[in-house]
Amino acid sequence: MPWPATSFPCGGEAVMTAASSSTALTRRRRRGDLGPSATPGGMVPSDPNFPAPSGAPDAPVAGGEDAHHLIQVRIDKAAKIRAAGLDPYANDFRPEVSAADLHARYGAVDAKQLEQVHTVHTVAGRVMTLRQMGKASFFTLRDASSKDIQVYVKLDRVGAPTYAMLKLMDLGDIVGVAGTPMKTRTGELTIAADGLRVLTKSVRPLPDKFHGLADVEQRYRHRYVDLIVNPEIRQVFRDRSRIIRGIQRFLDERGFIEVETPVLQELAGGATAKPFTTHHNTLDVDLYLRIATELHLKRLVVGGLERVYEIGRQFRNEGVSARHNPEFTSIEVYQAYASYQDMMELTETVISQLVTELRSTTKIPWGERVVDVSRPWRRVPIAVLVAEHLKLEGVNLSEIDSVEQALGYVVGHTAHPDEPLLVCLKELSDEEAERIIPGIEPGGGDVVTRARTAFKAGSADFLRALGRSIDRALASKTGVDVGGDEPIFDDVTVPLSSSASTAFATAGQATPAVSAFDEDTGEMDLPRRAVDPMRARRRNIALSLLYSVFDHEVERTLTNPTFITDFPVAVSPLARRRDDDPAVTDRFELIMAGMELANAFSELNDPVDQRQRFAAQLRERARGDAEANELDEDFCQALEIGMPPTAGLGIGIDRLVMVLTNQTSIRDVVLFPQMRPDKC
RNA sequence: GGGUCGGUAGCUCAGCUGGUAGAGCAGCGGACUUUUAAUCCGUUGGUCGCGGGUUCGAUUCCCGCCCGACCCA
Repeated sequence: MPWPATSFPCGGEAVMTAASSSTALTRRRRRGDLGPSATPGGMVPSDPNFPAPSGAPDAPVAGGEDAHHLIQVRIDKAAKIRAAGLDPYANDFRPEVSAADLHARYGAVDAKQLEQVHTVHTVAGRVMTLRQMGKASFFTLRDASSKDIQVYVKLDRVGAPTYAMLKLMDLGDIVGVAGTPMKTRTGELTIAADGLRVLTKSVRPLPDKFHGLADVEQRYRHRYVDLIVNPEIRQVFRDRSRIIRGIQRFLDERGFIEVETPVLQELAGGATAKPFTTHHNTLDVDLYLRIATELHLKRLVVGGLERVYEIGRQFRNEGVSARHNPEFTSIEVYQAYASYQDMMELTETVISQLVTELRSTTKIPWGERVVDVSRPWRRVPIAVLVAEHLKLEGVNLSEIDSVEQALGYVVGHTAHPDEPLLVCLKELSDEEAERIIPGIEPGGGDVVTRARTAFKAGSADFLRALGRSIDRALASKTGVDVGGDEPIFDDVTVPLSSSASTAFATAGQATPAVSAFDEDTGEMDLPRRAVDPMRARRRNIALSLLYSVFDHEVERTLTNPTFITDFPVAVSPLARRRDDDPAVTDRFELIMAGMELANAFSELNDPVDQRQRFAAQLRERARGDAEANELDEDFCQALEIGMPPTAGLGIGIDRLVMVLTNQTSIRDVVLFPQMRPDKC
C-alpha cells in the first residue's frame, strides 16, 4: 500500500528545537530528489512535527502503585516527557516515507553520493534496537513496511534538549524522526536525525531483542507482540488477505455475487459436525452457530441468484489441533447449470492462479514436503486409490459391489476395529440389522450396542459372516428383502426442441453423459441407465468401507493436489447421484499436503431423494450420532419449489493459506487461534 | 481421550544423585561523537505453573491439577 501524501497540521508550537526543520522546507526537500540542502546541519525554522521540549526532562512524576518495576520506570519516563512539555501519546506527527521507501530510494546509493543528499525525510516506527553513547546514539525503527531503518542521533546536530529525550526512550517506543539519509562505515542506510519525538511511550517491555518471543503459547495469546518481533508473521497474514481478495476477484469477474447468510440458525445443517449453541433472549429461542453456508446458499440459487458465494466464519464444536480451529473460514460457491466437473476446473484454475500470484514456482515447500501444483491435477476414484494403497494389483475396486469383498480388504486399515461394523450398520434399518447381523441378540434396545456385542462375541470371523449376510440379504434377485425389486434397465431417448439443443450442446462438454445429442432428429441418447437398487445398496456399503480406509490411511499420503471422486451416497447426503451409478455421487474432494482442502458436488435437487437422505441422517441421530444432519424442512420446501441443476464448492480458506504460506499449523494462519483461558 | 516433552527474573535459558536459585538480554547508575546482539564498570529484579505428600530441609523425589507443543485415537 502506498503511503499517503503528508499533510502537516497548521498552527503548531512557535518554539522549536534548534534542529527541527520547517514544514515548507520539508515539503520542498521531499520532492527534491538528491537535491542540496538549503540549511545544512544546524539551525532550521520550526516544524509542527517537532515541538520543542520546554521544561526540564527530569521533572518529578507521579507513580502507579502496584505496577511492575519495569513498567513503572517507563510510566515515569512518560511523565518526564510530559513534564518537558511534550505529549508521549501525541497524534500530530505524519511520517512521509516508510522504511521500505527509504531503502528503495537510497539503498543502492553509495556513502559519498549520499553526503550530497540533504533531503529531509520524516519516518515513524517502533524502536527495535537502541545503542546509546555519550554524545551519539543509534536506534532502529520498524514500521508497517516491516523494514527497519537505522537512525543516527548526534548531540551536535540535534541539540542538548532533544538528545536528552534519548534517555527517556525505550525499546518498543514509537518514535518519529526527521533527518537526512547517510550511510555508516559498514554501509548501513541510516537517517541522521534533525528532530526526534516519542510518539507513543511503550510502558510494557518487549521480549528479548535477539531471541524474540519463542514461547508459542505467548505468541498466540499476545499476537500483537508476535507481529512486532517476528515480522515474517505479518507476511503470512498479508498473503492470507491477498488469497481471499484473489478468490473474490476471480469469482467477481465470472459473474458471481458475494452474499451473507445467517450465522445464527435455528438448525445447523449442511455439514457433518457438532454445532455451538447459544440463546436469543428476547425471542427466547435456542440458536446454533452455523457449521456451513450450504443450505442457505442453495436457497438463494432457488431464488434466482444463480452464481453466489460466501466467504465467512464457520463454527464447529470439535477439538483443536494443528489442522482444526473451532472457528474457521470457508468459501462456498454455487453455480447453476454447472456440474462438479465444472467446479473441478474452477478450483484448479483459481488455486493455480493464486500460486502464480504468490509464488514464483509450482513446487511449493510445505513442512518437510514439497507440493507440486503443476497442472493438470490428478483425478482419481477413491476406490482406485485404496486399491493402490493396499497394493491390490490388477484388482479393479471401482466397480466393487460385494460387502464381503470390501470387508476383506478393509479389516485392520480403519481408525477403530469396529468401524467396519458401524459403516455397514449405517446403511441398514433397525429391522434389517436385526435380521442380517450374525449373532445379534434379539429384542428391543439400542441396535448399535447389540451389534457391537455380537461383534465382540464373534471375533475374527464375524466381519466375514457379516459381509456374506449383507450380500445375501441385498442380493439382486433373490434376497430376503428384494420382493418386486427386479433389476431394471432403462434405455431412454428424450426428444428435445432444437432451441434447447444449443444449450445442451455446450453443457455437454462438461457432462459427457449428455453429449450424444443428435442434431438431425433433435433427440438425445441418454446413457444406458442400470438401476439395480440392491446392487446399489451393496455397492454403497462397499464403497463406504473403502472410504473409511482412505480417510484413515490414504488421505495423509497425498501431497500433490489430487481430486478424489466417486464418493458413496452414504457419506454425501446433499450430493446428486451419478446418472449411471446410483451408489455414488457426482462429488470430489481436493486433497493437498495430506489435508482436505476443498469439497464439491453436483447438488442434489430432487426433493424426494433429499427427504430420503435426511431421513437416513435422522436415523443416525436417533442412534446417537450428534453430527448427523437434521431435517431442514424449509430447505426441502425450497427444493420442492425447484433448484436449477447446480454445482457447489467449498474451500477451507485456512488450510489453503497454510499450504500457500508454508505453515503446518492452522494456528499460524489464524490471527487469534482458540486457546484455553490462561489461568495466570 | 491416551502418550511424550515443556512451564525457573520482563524475554531467552542453565540449575548434577535434595541443602531456599544463576547467566545473557532488558532495567537502573556511570563511561563512551559511525554503533550493528555495541563495549566497559557497578547494580536492582524470583509465589521456581498451582496444590498436596515424603523429608530436618523440595526448583529438584512422589501424587493430583492447570496451561502449552508434538504424536496417536
